Amino acid sequence: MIMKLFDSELNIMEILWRDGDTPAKRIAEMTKEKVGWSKTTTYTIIKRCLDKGAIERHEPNFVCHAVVTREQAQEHETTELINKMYDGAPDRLIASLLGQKRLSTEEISRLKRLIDSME
Amino acid sequence: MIMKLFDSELNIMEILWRDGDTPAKRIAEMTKEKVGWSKTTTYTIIKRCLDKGAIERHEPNFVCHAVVTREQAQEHETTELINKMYDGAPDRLIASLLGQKRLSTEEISRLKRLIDSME
DNA sequence: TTCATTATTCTACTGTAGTAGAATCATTAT
DNA sequence: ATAATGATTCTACTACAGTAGAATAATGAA
Repeated sequence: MIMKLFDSELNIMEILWRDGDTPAKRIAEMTKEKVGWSKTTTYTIIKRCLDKGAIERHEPNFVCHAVVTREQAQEHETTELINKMYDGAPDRLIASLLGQKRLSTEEISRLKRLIDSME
Repeated sequence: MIMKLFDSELNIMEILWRDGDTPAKRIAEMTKEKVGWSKTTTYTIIKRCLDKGAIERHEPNFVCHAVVTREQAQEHETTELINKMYDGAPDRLIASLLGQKRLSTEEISRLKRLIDSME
């Protein structure tokens, strides 16, 4: 499922990814609280997500279900970054991350464990 | 130097990063060739890069010099991705990259050695 | 010097992501 | 049934990235 999710749409998707299927009404409450959206803004963005197939609508109660997974969206955005800034080479991105001392020693330890667990 | 470079601006920056200081005229030739830009488009985008301080103009010949380095731009974009898609945790991005089998086993081995040698 | 050509700037259109008011539809209380 | 309240859709504005034509300035040829 290849599709770009805009920043506004990610506000909706984040809720679905974190909390699972959620009625539109509830989403509107949450976005009002968290990003200050008018409820009509929320419904507009939900509609756009529906139109592009990123979410599905289930009745009753206009329950929204994420079709695109968080992992798919992450992968898409990451691929975009790699193509745009790292000449399409994922290992350059990783080298850059490691080289820039962006990671705390704890993060490095976690990563070390992760890599050791791979084969 | 924190600043967002738009896609159009990256066309200019890429040339400066790759070829070093370059006259505007030459940049216009290159962007016409590579992305089909009218020369006025090139000058417009160069001006925007100048205005935001991403490049400097040197005389004679309107030579453009990159102020923002490729590494800075990479870091900025990468930070944006991490905040937007990985909850601000760089190690999650790395884990995702590793999990997606984007890397060959040799690359993983090299990475393993790199990480072991860190910290 | 004047003309022609090329370099540079000014100005403005276009498309679209972000946002939300107004209108409409559905539900509930009286 | 009707009014009132809340849910959903329709429609449209705004800001700005992307793009380039027209206007102007600089340079070189005659």
